Amino acid sequence: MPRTEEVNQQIREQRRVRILEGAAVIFARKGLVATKIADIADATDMSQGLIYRYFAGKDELFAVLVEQGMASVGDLALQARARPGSAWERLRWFTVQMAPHQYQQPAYSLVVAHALTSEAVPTAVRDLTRRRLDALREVLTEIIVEGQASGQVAAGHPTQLALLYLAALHGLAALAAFIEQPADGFPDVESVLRILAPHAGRSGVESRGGSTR
Amino acid sequence: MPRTEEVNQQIREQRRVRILEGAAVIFARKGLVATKIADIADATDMSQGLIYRYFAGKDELFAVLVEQGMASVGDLALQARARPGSAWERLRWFTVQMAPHQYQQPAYSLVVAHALTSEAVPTAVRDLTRRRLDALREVLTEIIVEGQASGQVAAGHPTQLALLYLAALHGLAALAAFIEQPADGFPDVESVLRILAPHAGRSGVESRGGSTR
Amino acid sequence: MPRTEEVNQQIREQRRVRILEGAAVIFARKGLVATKIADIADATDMSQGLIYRYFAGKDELFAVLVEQGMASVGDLALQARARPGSAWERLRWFTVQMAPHQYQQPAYSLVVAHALTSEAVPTAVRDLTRRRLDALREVLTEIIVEGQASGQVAAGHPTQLALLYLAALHGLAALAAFIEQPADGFPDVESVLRILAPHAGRSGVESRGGSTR
Amino acid sequence: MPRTEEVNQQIREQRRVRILEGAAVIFARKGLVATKIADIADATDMSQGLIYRYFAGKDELFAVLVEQGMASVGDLALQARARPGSAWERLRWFTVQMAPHQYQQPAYSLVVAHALTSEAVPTAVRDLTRRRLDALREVLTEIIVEGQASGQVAAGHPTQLALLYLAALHGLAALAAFIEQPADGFPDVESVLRILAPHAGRSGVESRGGSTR
DNA sequence: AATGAATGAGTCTTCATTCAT
DNA sequence: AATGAATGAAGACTCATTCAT
Repeated sequence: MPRTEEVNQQIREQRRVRILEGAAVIFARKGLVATKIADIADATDMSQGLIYRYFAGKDELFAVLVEQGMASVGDLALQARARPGSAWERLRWFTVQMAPHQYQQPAYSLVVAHALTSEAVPTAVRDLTRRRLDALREVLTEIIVEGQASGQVAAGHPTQLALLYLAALHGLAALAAFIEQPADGFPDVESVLRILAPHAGRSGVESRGGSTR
Repeated sequence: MPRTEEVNQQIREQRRVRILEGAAVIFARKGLVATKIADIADATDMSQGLIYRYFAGKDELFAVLVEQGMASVGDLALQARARPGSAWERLRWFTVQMAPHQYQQPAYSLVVAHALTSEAVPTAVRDLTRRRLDALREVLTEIIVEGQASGQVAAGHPTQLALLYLAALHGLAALAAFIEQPADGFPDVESVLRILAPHAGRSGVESRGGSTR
Repeated sequence: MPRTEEVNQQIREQRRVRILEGAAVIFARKGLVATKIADIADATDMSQGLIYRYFAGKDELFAVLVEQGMASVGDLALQARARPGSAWERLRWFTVQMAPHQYQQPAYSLVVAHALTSEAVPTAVRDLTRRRLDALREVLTEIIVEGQASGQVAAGHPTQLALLYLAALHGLAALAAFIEQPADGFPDVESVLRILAPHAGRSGVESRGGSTR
Repeated sequence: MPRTEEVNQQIREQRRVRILEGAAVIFARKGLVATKIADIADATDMSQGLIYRYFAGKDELFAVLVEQGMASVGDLALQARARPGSAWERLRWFTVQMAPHQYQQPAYSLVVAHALTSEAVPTAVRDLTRRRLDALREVLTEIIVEGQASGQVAAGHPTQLALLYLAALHGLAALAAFIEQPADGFPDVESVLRILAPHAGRSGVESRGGSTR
């Protein structure tokens, strides 16, 4: 019965994913320490013991989630940098990818933010995540610098701009998490992008969005 | 001879403040649940027991901090609305008051944010804080609407703008908390304000901040 | 393979009973406040944590014991009232049931007494228990009144008699608890019953316990 | 000013008594462990610290109360034994002294009872009190034996009778403590004495109460 | 593999006692 | 002498993790 073996593997994988998804939501809502293994067990309809067959413990489960979340955003940034098109187009593309993610599945972003900001998170996880964030910021900064050179992006410290931009994105995920459905919808991509837009009245404004526009 | 009543009152008030300040920092770093009373006792050089002579418990201490933080920002917003000057000037004034606050004493803002977003916070505190936030947003929205009427503020859903603006401010406090000193400094007030600025190339731009109004 | 549901139920029930029995003895000896959960854990050979899987806390555990104790005595009184036979026979029957109970398992009675008399007991528990005691006294008083009508029971305020009788029963449990084995044995049923017996030399004495009625 | 010295002594003595009286009531209501020094301080309108100028600590304060209570009852029993008159007269005299004491100032009796029965009380105090109780019982037993010889007291184990009698007295104090004012009053002295009275129909009844009667 | 009973270390909180004033 | 602020040692309770079945 080689089949059984295979099926088992599938079941295992599905369960692992289910745990991760359930845990992400709860970690996002409560943070690492306030989340109980029992919460996750309840959310995933498993016994507490079973979770330990898939993850070494609460901390590891959390670490995996953070790593996943960071990796997917990092990939996105790398893709944005590698894309063809103007710097502005690539920043818009990145924002377009990120915004709905922040709105519709804020859990992962919030878990990452939690890892970055909370001292309740094991130092190892926090440090690693911060290094990943530095790399991400670096990538975005590169695109921003490029955009500044061509006048598509506001002048000023590119690192500062990258920080402000990321801070706003994070803020949106936080909003999405606690306002179920804002009466007037969430800020749209253009609003977010304006953080990077050149000051009004400056030259180069017309070229924003590339020539395709 | 016992201490005079007056001296006792002074001592008590000083202690209370010291506890609040120490607790704010730790709550900001770890959140409500992960913060141990022992942490606060250590940070304030007191015994654990003493803290309970000033606050009924960890939750109450946290609630007081949240209430204080929310009240001070709310006051600021009310003052901004009542000020003379154009809508843009008043929004700038508010931002100028807030930004250093977010950068230099991010603890209170983070505690408020924690109260707003974490399910680990007692429901009563969370609900109250959300109502306070709604009020704050309402006040800002009013100024924004006024600014839109005179073309000083970007068009679009004013509530959305207010949200985005607040999200960015929150994001900055979060940044300040975990980046001790960014190599290139924090985003400045103008960068933050740009979130509210009209789209480049639009009319009315020139009058921004001006006295034309 | 997990245990079957049935086996789990059995285990849970056994544990519950063991906790109740162990706790009764210690509560009886020390009272609610002085009893430590650790004491109960030691007495029942369990970890402290396990007790909380069966009872919400020390107070609830105590309340359950009090309720059980009160219910069993109350049942006995109801049975005594409903029995056939003269009032005196029924009072003797009740006493015969109670005396060994007080001597051999004084714990439950003492816990009830503690609930009735100690302000260290949560008000809710105390009030409920007092209402139950009032009901019990009422039932006994009815039998006493009936006995007085037929001259089998001493004249006088029936409620007072009921109180004195119950007070003596309680006193016996207290004695039994702290005198392991009195050199000359415990007072017997007849001695206790004498509290209710008519004054010597009065008429009707001869018919006591008899079938003349 | 030798006068001052004297006045100070008076004040000290008054305060000591006030503490003892206040503490007796609270110990009676809550028991040793559940009574807080703060309770006693409140009840006596003193600061907590001051109580430690008069007593070494809670346990000592309790021990003094128990010793006082036991001594006064013991004295009474000794006086009863030494009195002229028949055994029955002396038992009545003792009961007459005790009953109002139990009803109107049940605190001391309850504190003694607590010391006798609760394991929460330091062993030294409990053991000493039990020895005192043994002595008391011995004295009463002597009178009972004498009464039995003359037919004034019920036959049977004199020690048992003494126990039952004391148990009832204790029960009355317990009642008095938690029933503020029973609708029909407390059992009177005669009812209590009946515990010791000969069985109805027996000879010697007529002589009860002595010839003076 | 799966369950959930069981453990015990960790935290909050209380309160007897001490101590500075 | 008197106060009440301060300490710190318990003790109730929670929950991550283990383990018997």
